[in-house]
Amino acid sequence: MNKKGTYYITTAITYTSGKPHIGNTYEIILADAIARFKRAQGYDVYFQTGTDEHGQKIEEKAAAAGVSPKEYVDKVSAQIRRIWDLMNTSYDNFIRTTDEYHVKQVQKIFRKFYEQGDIYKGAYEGMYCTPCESFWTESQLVDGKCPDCGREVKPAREEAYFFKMGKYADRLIEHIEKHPEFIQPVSRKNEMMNNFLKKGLQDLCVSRSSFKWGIPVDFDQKHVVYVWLDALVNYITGIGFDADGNHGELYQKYWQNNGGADLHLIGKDIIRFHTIYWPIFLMAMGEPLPKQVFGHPWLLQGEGKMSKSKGNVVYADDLARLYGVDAVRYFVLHEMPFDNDGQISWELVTERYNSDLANVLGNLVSRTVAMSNKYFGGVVSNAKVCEGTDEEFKAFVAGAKDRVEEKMNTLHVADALSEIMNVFRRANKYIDETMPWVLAKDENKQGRLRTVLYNLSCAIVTGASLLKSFLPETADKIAAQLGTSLKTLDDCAAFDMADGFKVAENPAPLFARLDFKTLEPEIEKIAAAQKASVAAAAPTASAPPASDTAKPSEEKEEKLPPITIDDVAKVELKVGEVIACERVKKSEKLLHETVKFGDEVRSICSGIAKQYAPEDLIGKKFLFITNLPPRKMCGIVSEGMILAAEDQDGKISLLSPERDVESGSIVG
RNA sequence: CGCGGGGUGGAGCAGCCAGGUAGCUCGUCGGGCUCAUAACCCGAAGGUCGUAGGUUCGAAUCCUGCCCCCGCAACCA
Repeated sequence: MNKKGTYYITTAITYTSGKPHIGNTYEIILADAIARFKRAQGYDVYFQTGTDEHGQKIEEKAAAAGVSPKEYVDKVSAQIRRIWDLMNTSYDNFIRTTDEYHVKQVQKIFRKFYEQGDIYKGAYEGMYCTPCESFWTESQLVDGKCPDCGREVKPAREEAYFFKMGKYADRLIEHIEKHPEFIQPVSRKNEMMNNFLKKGLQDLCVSRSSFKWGIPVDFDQKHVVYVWLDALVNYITGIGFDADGNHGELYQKYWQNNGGADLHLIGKDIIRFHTIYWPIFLMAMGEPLPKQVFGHPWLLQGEGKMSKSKGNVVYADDLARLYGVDAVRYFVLHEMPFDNDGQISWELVTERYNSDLANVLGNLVSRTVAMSNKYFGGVVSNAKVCEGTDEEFKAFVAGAKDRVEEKMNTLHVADALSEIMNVFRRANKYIDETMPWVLAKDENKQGRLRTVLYNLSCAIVTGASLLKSFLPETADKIAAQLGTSLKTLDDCAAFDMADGFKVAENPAPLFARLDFKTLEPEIEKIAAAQKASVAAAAPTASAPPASDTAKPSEEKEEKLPPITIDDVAKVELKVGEVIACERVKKSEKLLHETVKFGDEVRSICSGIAKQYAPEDLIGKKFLFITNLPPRKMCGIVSEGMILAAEDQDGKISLLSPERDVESGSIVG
């Protein structure tokens, strides 16, 4: 293999707040395809991924689960890694931000920034609510009081460390303008420039003292390092960067001498951190900047928001169980557009699987192998009896390598995959053009028939070789069924290969066709399991709201399991009179009602603002559940739930007593 | 007026940045073929590119207003 140089690619490190869904998994698969392809091209590739494990959210999640933060992240990190491995991703390093080396380096980097004056100790000022231990800005306050608890707040300041972003802003702007390829896709570049850089960068608060689960500032133990500073530097600590300059070999090779990472592959939601803060941190360290940051789009669930309580979260391991690992890889790589969000649903995956993998690819291999067996006892040899139609076919197959490389060079991975599939489509057409079954009947055409089958095998092996970076297992299986080996990427540009190999006698289908109807029970089981896990985790036996009927057409309405009269008795229902009501600022959906239940007055929030105006409610009586635990929404405490019926079109109707009754009356 | 993305034949997408006869895959319909996983090959139908204006010889593409959808954000108890 001719070495073309080094190539360092990273994914974002995954936040260990829970099991990653298919949208998170997409990123590692995409990175893997790029990494494998670069290796095939002859680059010396280093591919890093990992997990981001600090922060308040994790501290809270761990507390809720009743384990220590470290126990919690150990579990989730391992789970993430298992999925990455299941997806057959070829990362070279899996870093965790709780790794000892990383922790030590973050502390050293922080100290270095402080010593050289980039980080200074300042104060975070705002309105402080002592019982809640929280700072609020003026705009967050509700009637001048704490939005959480409604108590008085007082101006306060808390010391914190800040990074002087402004100091490097001009240099960064210059860099971005000189390197148009730095931020991809380009639409993102304008967003960063217009919204942040040109408006003037604020100094960034890079420490926290309101929680403990983070990397302590070693010279001021009250503070932990801000998670983004902690997380971003993983790209260099993971390969042996040392703040004192005693870098490891990998760092010298893949960062210093390589001129930074070649590609940071990240979600479009975190572009700001990677194209503003991260380069500035590197400037402050005097290290080279990454060459490119690609903010890929998201893979969205077709039917509304993914949510476990709806049972429609798609996970890679569920998909892999139903379709196989390579089919999952194929779907996410093929379906994900370059700069728009993509869709995923069980129907779409099934359709893609059948039409591309089973029909075009699997069936092609199957019919080719079958003909070799049937006509020549499985032996494939080139009799060199060519006809005019071969030339265009051969040129098309041999040209695929360049077309694929061209797409991959601009990270158009989905288009590259399509080019490969076109090789297989073209091969199917070649069979129709040459009609081997007709040749077989003519004794004088045996040489031609041998040549046709050789050409077919050659095209398939070429396609499979190109496919190796995307669907590694499938590529190997195809080679095995044909009884030969894959070609190198360079060899794919020439239409030939050693002949005289023998195909498998009775190979299993690469991708057996699937019937969506037979998958449906499995999919329903997955949905049911998700709902059950949510119900099990819920603190109270709260009934799922009726709004779960999001998809009226096909899905039957779910029947809930029967309950006893005791269950009914657990729910406290009362008639309440709305004495005041207003829209919740900064929320499209919430109304905030003040409701009178006899002598008691409560604050209740309801997500009905899209269909009801405050004046529709004031002075009227409705039914409420009144023994739910209080819950904060948009910072407002809600002490109950209004009852409403929802029809298939999503229209809701609030429930009122049919005759006027006293507020506070018990319903039951 | 919190931030962002999007509306292209039945479905999922490309084309838009650098205006010039609307493209891909699936589905549908018709035909062909039988080596193959009811697969494969050929052909056809189907779109005034969300809407109203503007710029232009010419707009899916550039500009403006409006409508609708979605994601994020402290959100529907």
